[in-house]
Amino acid sequence: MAGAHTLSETERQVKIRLADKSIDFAAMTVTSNLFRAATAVRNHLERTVLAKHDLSWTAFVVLWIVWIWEPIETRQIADEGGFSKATLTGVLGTLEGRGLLKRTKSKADGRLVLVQLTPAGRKMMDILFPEFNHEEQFVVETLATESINEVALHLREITVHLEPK
Amino acid sequence: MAGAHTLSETERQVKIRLADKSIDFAAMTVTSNLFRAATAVRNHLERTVLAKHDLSWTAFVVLWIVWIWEPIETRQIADEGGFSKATLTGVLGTLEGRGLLKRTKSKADGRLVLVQLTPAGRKMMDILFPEFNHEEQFVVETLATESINEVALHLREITVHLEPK
DNA sequence: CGTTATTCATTCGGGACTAAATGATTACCT
DNA sequence: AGGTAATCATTTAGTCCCGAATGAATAACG
Repeated sequence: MAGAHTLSETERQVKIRLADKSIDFAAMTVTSNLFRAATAVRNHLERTVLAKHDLSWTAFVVLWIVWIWEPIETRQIADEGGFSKATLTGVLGTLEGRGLLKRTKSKADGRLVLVQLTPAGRKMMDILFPEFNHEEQFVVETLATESINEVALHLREITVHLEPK
Repeated sequence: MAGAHTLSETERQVKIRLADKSIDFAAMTVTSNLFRAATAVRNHLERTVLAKHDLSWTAFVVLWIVWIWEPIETRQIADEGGFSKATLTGVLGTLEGRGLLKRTKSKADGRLVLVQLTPAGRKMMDILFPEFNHEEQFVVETLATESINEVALHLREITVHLEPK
């Protein structure tokens, strides 16, 4: 997966191809490294932690959100996780079929569906999340402590800037 | 897409759920913000730039890599772009069908396929990439200049750490 | 109250992506 | 040279995900 060319090689080649145009290389480098890092981290976590529990990335995110906020409305899960409600319906079906969570109709509003973990789901997360967090630590272990918080804040700033609401 | 809860709300709730476990919140925050930012940036670029040229994200990445490095072997495109060769075969078919690039068998090694842009493909990228880079500038416009380079380097450090070739 | 508009979750159809299998070509080795 | 292993791109079968359409439930309003 690692690109065949280094950052500086790519930059040099881009400069050759774009000699007559004015390009913001810093901005370009941020976005390309953002996607490379996100892909690398996701692959790492999927392969080290999620695979042995037979969970897709989205399935894990759903479990995590429900674990933190249960009982929670389905529309909130989709919003929090950043995927569509259509996707969520399928994932919830799979996870409910595996007995990890359950759906309940809201009594206050019959259109809403509430989700909470089953005891089996909670048991799984009690084991799974510490493993997951341990790998998250591994991901950032080469960064200085203050850099870790800086990166998090800057990434959050980008997100907020693009999604004002 | 923006989560219904703020970062601090989530952190507080996680602390409640994990009171008895020791969790590295800094590492957790980096990864969650990494994915939120990557999704937000990708959505922004798809909707502002790629949609009007009727290009998927992957299709754009392929065009960009070919534009920079042409002529280039297909296996290098997949490696550079971070997706499988199977995915690439389909995308190349679509882009070749639209007349934006062309495949050629390598004369040096009959197993290899070389890819380069057509004049139409080059013309499209001459217009498309400056637009794309302009939106990349917008993405990072709220960050201080030195922060932009810092973030890029730290993200790259994470990637390199997880993919030591 | 009764009719209409809104707000839900779900279903449907399709696109994007992958791992594994396939077929073609080249490299290696004795 | 001949036979086997390695290395390609592509095909196949299947998973995951989304936008748009659908149907159910509630809210709004005269």
